[in-house]
Amino acid sequence: MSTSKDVTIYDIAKELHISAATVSRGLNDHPAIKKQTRDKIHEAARRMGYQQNIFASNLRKQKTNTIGVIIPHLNSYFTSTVIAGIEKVANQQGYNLIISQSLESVKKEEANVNTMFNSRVDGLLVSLASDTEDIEHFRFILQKEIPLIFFDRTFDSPDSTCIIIDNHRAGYDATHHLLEQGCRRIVHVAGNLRSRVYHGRHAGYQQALQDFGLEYDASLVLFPDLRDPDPGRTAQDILAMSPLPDGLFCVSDTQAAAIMSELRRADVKVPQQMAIVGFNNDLLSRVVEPALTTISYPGQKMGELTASTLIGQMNNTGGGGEETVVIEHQLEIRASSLRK
Amino acid sequence: MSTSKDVTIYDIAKELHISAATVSRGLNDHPAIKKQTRDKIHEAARRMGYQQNIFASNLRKQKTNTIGVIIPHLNSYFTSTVIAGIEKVANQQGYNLIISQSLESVKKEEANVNTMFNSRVDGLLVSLASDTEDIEHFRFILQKEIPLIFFDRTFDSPDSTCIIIDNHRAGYDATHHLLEQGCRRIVHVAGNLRSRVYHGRHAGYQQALQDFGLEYDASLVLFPDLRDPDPGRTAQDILAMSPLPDGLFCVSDTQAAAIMSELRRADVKVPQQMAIVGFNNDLLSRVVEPALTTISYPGQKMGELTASTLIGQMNNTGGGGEETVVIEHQLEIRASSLRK
DNA sequence: CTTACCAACGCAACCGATTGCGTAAAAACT
DNA sequence: AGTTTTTACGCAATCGGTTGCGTTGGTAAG
Repeated sequence: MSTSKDVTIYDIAKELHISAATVSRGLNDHPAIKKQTRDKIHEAARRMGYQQNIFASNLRKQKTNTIGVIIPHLNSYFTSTVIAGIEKVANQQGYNLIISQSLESVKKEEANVNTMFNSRVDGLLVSLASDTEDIEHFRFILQKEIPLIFFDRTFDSPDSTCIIIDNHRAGYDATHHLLEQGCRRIVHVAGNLRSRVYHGRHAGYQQALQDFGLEYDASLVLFPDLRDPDPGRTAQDILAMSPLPDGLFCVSDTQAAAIMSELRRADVKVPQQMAIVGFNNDLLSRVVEPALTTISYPGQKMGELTASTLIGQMNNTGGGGEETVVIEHQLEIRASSLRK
Repeated sequence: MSTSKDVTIYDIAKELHISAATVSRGLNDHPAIKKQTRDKIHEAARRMGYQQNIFASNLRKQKTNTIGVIIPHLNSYFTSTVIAGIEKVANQQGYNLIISQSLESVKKEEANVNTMFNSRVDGLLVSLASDTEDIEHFRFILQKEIPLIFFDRTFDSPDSTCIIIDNHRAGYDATHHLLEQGCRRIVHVAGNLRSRVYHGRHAGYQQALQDFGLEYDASLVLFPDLRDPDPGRTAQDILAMSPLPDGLFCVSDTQAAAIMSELRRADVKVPQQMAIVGFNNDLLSRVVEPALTTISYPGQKMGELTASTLIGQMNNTGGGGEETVVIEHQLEIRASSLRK
């Protein structure tokens, strides 16, 4: 039970024998208020423990100063660095954040979008769930012209900016590296191809094979359920292939690590018998044995860029730039793929 | 820019030739409104695309329906499951969430608390940064009697509920297990002892040694900076000990895994020469080689319990129960400590 | 046929900050 | 001195719901 009533601008006004309007302007450093008066107001506010009522302000200004963030999962190193980046920029610019996870489910994602919409966020940052195949559930957001930016897990849409890496090239780089290391039968553990991200990586994989003069073999491409992956099962599928593949390109480090662990348990030598490349440069990629070759890209930077782009769009009231921004990635070569 | 004006209860009132008050009551299913009228109101609201203005409502009701969550880091499996639990309960009860990370810094934590305070959260859930040594920065929250619950990383305070595991017993269990496996020189990679969590684990470690008739050796206890841990350095410190220790109890899986990786690089056999136990049952604990023995405790459940306890306190306006709730943990024995 | 009472709804005052417009006083200019 | 401009601030409406209290019409009780 809040005991003491909150201090309002009216209390300050009464205290200083001026009007509430002046207090409001003073607190916002409006130029029409004399510096001397402004200082008195600020001093009184501090002294009396004034605290702005955001709701009154939001109600009047019709703005919430809030940015919504929807992501598939919080439990990856990459995600948390992205969010750290977003938080940094948002805080600097005085925006609040509402974060929620879709847990890789479109259904939950839709619920989250609605919650955000009802909370009247001023802008929305989204990394899509893996089974999202359209963005119909964003229509209210788009209708109301609320700035919307997709990052990492994006969707091809004419109406919104995307911040991504070049997944096609990343997939190409990973596969090319494996080919260079002598691999000729390379398994690809993929994600939902409807998603731009996984589609790109898969296409890069294909392209690299083709450029190397190898035939694309669909039976070497696996699609585990990303919502509830079962690496044991995936590893079994790989072990059942005959002849045994000699390379593995996996769209996530966590899966790659788990599969690698299973393969080693089945006495497959990594990297000699099977060279492995993951994706994301997760913390665990450096800790597993052998250390995992991976594609790294700067999460913090992506977060900062995403947030600042959004804030830019929110200020430039003139509709969004619909461009796509590509962030550089890097192939991080480590022991899991190095055959010398 | 939002083109179409939002629909308000006044619009609905005009449409139905009734008063706004009736519309408001109708939408909230107030019993004083005839069912027939209520239905008409709901129907019209749906038809016209009405969307409640939370700010007007909050302003008038002096409630925000928002719960703040402050945690050290988002990037652990444990944290993300806790948050999933919190989200589940909060959504069920119609509360929104504001999440922010302190990045293990009291300073940032303080800033977060202030932001939450200014956002007028109805309640606050906090897991403290590792270098937090008092809760002075929560005084405004406590003064205003905003329900505050600490979970996992708690602080001994008479004014607030804590949801924790029995860290003393967990530390005891881990150490006891190592002793049973034949370890006699057990290193403890600890955290800030001012923090209740790490203090408890350390005390449990001590107690187990004592019960086993072993002397406590302070030189075997290391305190890496949790804000920016350098497992390589820690591993070097361990390797420099003479004679080489034969057991390691580490307060986090991520650190344990990294240290284990370094030790193995230095040709230390795990678990034969060094048995290792971590903490948290992180995803990576199952993936590293050898799989890491660890202390597991149910994050989702902790999240749900934390949230529902908070909501309970927010409803029971009669001040908080200051009890402490203990959740069961479990020693998860895996290869990294099993010597047979 | 009154009086009492209840069900169903309207009136209007909030909640606290913002802002267009108006105005008194001071300053600048002719 | 008279007029225009500028400075510095006040008035009052407004944002959209909520809610205490009053009102109305109708029915039951006396």
